[in-house]
Amino acid sequence: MELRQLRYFIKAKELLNFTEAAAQLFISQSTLSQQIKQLEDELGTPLFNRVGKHIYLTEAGDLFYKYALQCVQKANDGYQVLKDLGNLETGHLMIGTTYGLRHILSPAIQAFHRQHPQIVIQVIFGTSTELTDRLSKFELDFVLTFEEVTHNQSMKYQPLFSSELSLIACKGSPLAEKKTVTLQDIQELPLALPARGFSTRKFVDEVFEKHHLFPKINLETNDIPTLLELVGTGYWNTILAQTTVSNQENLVSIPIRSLKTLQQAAIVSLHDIYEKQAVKAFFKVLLQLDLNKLH
Amino acid sequence: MELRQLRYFIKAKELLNFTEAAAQLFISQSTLSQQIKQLEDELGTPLFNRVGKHIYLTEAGDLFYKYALQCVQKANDGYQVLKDLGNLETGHLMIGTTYGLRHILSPAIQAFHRQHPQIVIQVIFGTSTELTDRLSKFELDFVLTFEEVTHNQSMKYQPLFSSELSLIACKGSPLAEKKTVTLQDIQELPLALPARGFSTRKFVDEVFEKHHLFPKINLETNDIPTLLELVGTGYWNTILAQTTVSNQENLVSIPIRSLKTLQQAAIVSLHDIYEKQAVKAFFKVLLQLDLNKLH
DNA sequence: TCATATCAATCGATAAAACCGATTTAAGAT
DNA sequence: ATCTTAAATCGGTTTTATCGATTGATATGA
Repeated sequence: MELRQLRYFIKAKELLNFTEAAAQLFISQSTLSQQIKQLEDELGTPLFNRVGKHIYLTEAGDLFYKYALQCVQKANDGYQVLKDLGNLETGHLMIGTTYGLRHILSPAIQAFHRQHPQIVIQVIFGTSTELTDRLSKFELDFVLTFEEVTHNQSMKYQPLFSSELSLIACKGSPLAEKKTVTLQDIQELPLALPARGFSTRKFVDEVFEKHHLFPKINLETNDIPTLLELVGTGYWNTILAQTTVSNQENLVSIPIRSLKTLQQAAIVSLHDIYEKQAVKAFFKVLLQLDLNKLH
Repeated sequence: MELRQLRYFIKAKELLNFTEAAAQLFISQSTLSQQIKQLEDELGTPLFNRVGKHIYLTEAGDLFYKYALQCVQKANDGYQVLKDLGNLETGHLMIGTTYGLRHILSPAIQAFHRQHPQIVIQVIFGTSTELTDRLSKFELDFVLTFEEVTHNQSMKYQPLFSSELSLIACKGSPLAEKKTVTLQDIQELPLALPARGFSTRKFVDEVFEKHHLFPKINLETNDIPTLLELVGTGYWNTILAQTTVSNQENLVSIPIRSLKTLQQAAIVSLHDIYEKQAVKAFFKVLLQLDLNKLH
């Protein structure tokens, strides 16, 4: 068993397609096939079932994946520790964020970049579900999101600010003057909501469910700027954390009178893995900014 | 970076001698030297300092060791999971135990062997310090010992029985008739105690320390049977958990009147690693036996 | 139903690299 | 100063990871 083989296996498992996996690994399909076979021989059990042109994981493969991933990750951690040790600061940050938190991420990136100009930063926007998935595949360093109701044991949550869910309306609309709205009011409005997978959406669904209300959801999208543009037309309304639209000139947020609509924003990262210097430094910047209540 | 290189590094780190490490790895010294060098090149930093004929770890090497070890362990765990899956039961158990717990281990081994005759069992006697050290190097599956005062985060403690520290004397000796003794009484006696590293010894030292007493420790050894033999001569006395001598014909244990001399026996194992079927089964047998109060 | 496209396995050849034995180098030990 | 010991280096050998081409199997669709 070698790390090379584990890396091959992981990619093959994730794509369930040897040809494509081989391409992404920059090796030939033949090589991948042979190496997987060799690994299977050593383990004494097939990791994939081959039915016709398709492959899928065996139970063994499913069990083994977890360990393969962790094994490779430990090796990466070890590598990272030594890179950090030299204080090279030639790092790379992969940040996942939901749209609702860009207003705090953006200044954090600016401040961080001023301190560590050599570090390359990649920002991935997505739903909390997507992002936490990628986090647990070690594809992201950390994720900014409104906290999931379901806390995961293997994840670390550092709270940032909390924000009320609000109804978002266009400034010209008749609603714009109201101080607050009720869930019943909202039920009557044409809504454009973030797609399933967004933590905010999950939250909204649960709130309505609990009050036995059935809102008119005309439209859903996974692109929040689009959503805001739609609301800007004056026809639709949406529901988002108040902070999401804090710097949108043409929109207003109207508090919702309801039991609990307070959402907690947090930094989500993994326990039990090495936290590189760059990540630590970024957290510091983020928490600092948060204290200064930039939102 | 490959698992092979990490395995080589681990062995070299543990022996701090390339020639010997190479021998134990069944490769030539030349190969080991080259592979370590290659690893160092990839990591961009030396793992060993070479001063003359000796090598010692660099700071980088020291940091890296932890990850290398965990990486290899994850691979082993993955391997083990699949072996267990086939329910082959052709396993191997490495058990560490202190002498004081052999009376419960021994029947457990017998019972376990009856159920799983194919499984090879190795038992290592040692001090709690030695054993927990080896446990964290993944050299043992679990350890039986009287619980350390210092609980380690990465370890799991499953309590077994508890036992009073007692003064152990020879049956013929004048003390043998006494119902209890005080710490002051003991202070006057010639003592032969388990060496430092034994949890019992640590415990004893602390008890005397707390009462500002200075016992006459004439002799210490890391071999408990020897200790018992010495006590059997009638000259020396020792202090051990009462259960340690429960099946010694010629010795008696006399309770000590003191605040807290209750020691907790426990199974110590590691968190966060795969617990193989054989280990689970052995735990079951042990805890079952313990319930039946065999001690 | 038959041709076609697609994907994994297999084969033979090649390049890479892991490995070994012998030698060199450097440092303790005598 | 000489001997011993341990790591590094060198040249050659073996192993194996890899590739391209081909085969075999099976979905797709004409």
